[in-house]
Amino acid sequence: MFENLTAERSGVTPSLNALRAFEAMARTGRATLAAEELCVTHSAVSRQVKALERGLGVALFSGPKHALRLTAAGQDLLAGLTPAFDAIAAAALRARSQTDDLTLAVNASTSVKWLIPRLGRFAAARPAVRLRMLELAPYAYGQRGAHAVVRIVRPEHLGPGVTVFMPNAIGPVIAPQLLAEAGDILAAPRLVAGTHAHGWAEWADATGARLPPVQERIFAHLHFALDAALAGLGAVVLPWPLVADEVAAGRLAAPLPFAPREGGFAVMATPGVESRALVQFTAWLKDEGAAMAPAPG
Amino acid sequence: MFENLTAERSGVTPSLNALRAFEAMARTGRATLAAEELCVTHSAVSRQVKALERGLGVALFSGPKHALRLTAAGQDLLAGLTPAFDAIAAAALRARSQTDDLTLAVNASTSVKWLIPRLGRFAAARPAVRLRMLELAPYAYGQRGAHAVVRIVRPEHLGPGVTVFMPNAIGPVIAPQLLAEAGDILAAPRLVAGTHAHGWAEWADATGARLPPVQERIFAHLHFALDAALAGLGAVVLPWPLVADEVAAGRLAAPLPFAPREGGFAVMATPGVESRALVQFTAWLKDEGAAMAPAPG
DNA sequence: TCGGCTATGTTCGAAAATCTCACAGCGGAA
DNA sequence: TTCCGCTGTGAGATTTTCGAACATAGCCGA
Repeated sequence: MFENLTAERSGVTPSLNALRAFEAMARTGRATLAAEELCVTHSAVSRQVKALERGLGVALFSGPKHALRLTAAGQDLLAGLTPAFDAIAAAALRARSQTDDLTLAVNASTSVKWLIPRLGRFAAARPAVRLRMLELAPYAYGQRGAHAVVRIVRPEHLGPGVTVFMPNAIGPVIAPQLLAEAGDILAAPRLVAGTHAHGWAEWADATGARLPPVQERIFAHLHFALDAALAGLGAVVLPWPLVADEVAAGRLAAPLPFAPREGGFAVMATPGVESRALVQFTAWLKDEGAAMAPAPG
Repeated sequence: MFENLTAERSGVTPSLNALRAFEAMARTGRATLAAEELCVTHSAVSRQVKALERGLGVALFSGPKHALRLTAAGQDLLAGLTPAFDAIAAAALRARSQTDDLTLAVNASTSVKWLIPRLGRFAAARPAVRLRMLELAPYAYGQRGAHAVVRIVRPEHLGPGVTVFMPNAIGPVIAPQLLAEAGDILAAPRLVAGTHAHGWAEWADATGARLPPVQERIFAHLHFALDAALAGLGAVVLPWPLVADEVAAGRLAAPLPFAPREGGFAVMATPGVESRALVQFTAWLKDEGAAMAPAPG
């Protein structure tokens, strides 16, 4: 009928960690992605969510294991949790920001091939800022616990708090020696980055180029494909800022015009978080972006 | 200068449990109260908060140990965390509510001496509702994880979501045998409840009675003082609804008029939480309250 | 000035929550 | 059909967290 007078915590509010695991799994749609985000194994996420369902006495997911869907209760719970966890992360970040810390979530390719090589200049200009960088999941446009996200932003994600500091344009590059051998960059083997599988097609659509069938090689990331191109394995369509230095140094050739892309490289400030260091960093990014050579074509 | 590219979770967002411990300690102002609220020892709270300060690199409390004050960073963090944890608790409660669960936080005295004796009737009327009751801290007007709070509400806490189901009036009661011995209820030893230390003075102010000096005995709770009065240890000023049944049964005498108090016994719905069971319970409370005999005087 | 009182901080062993690893089960894709 | 990707589960290990007792510090009344 009714439980006795008790203040036992268990059963009143479920474990916060379990709620966070659920929130990540519900938001990403898969336990594996949630596990990656939380830096644990999928097993841990699965366990937490199961424990949460047991504690609440409500099913949160339904459907076959390979295509889970949120129940109505799960959707309602997710809607309540996401802004709350965002607020907690933002509050914690504000507290930490007292000390000129700046935490950025950066796309791995952008980071390795553009940002990190320039970070020494920022550190020299703003020695007080202690920068901390997190790897941003390729599909993610936000990262809890970071003051801002730095990535290529599509036009539909532009808005307040998003500062484009450098335009984007994509086009094919190739090692000069391989270009000489193949005669035509479009006749060389094509390297494809898994995170931008449609790079060649997009560039061809935009420029009207026709792509003869050639061998393709798949790489997980843009920067792997870039390194492969440097090594002479083939041609690859990449954002201009990531290859500009290599082209200027003669290690890559860009014989064909690049196609401008809407949006661009941008820094996306996390809502609810303010940081003097982020303002300084954004200004520095705009300076660096302005100093980039324009893309060919 | 800057840390390397890493997604390590630790250091990005502090432990949620530590944040919750801080939120409770900052809100209540004391580690001991926070520990009580979280059902842990003060030691655990202290360590969590210390760990949080270390992790954030910011002092959250300052001042002497016996009179801690929040720093500016602590105030900002608290302001961000409280609504977020409220939202999480509300969301979790909504999820649980799918199943006719109803969690109430009740003042211990009200619970023991009024609510619990009547709960059998509620259970008979609404057998589907699974009631869970938590002990509410005497000073608290809200409890995370509960659909509603049931307690005596002062007029300044009335408002939307607060339903007064029974008026309050306070006055002195005494065991009939002791009344016969002492001749005058005001001449008998006075029992005082620590949670309502000014009960006698308030009643005397309201009724114009004069209190001759007599022996006083202190009890921690209203219901302890009530039991003491039943045992013939003295007279005590108590809310009428808590003693009405004993007076009707002749186990206590109420020879002097009671003084009405503004506000009254009320159920305070937790914002953001809806529950069919709570609606039913509130209606039942109003019925029970209407059935109470009026206070003497 | 001296203990009593109250409340926080600390230490260390113990308990509990949580994670990882390994494997099973289940569908869809090749 | 077989492979592949994903989730779920059992057992063991690890990390986190807790509790109890003691140490410490400031207020207060004598």
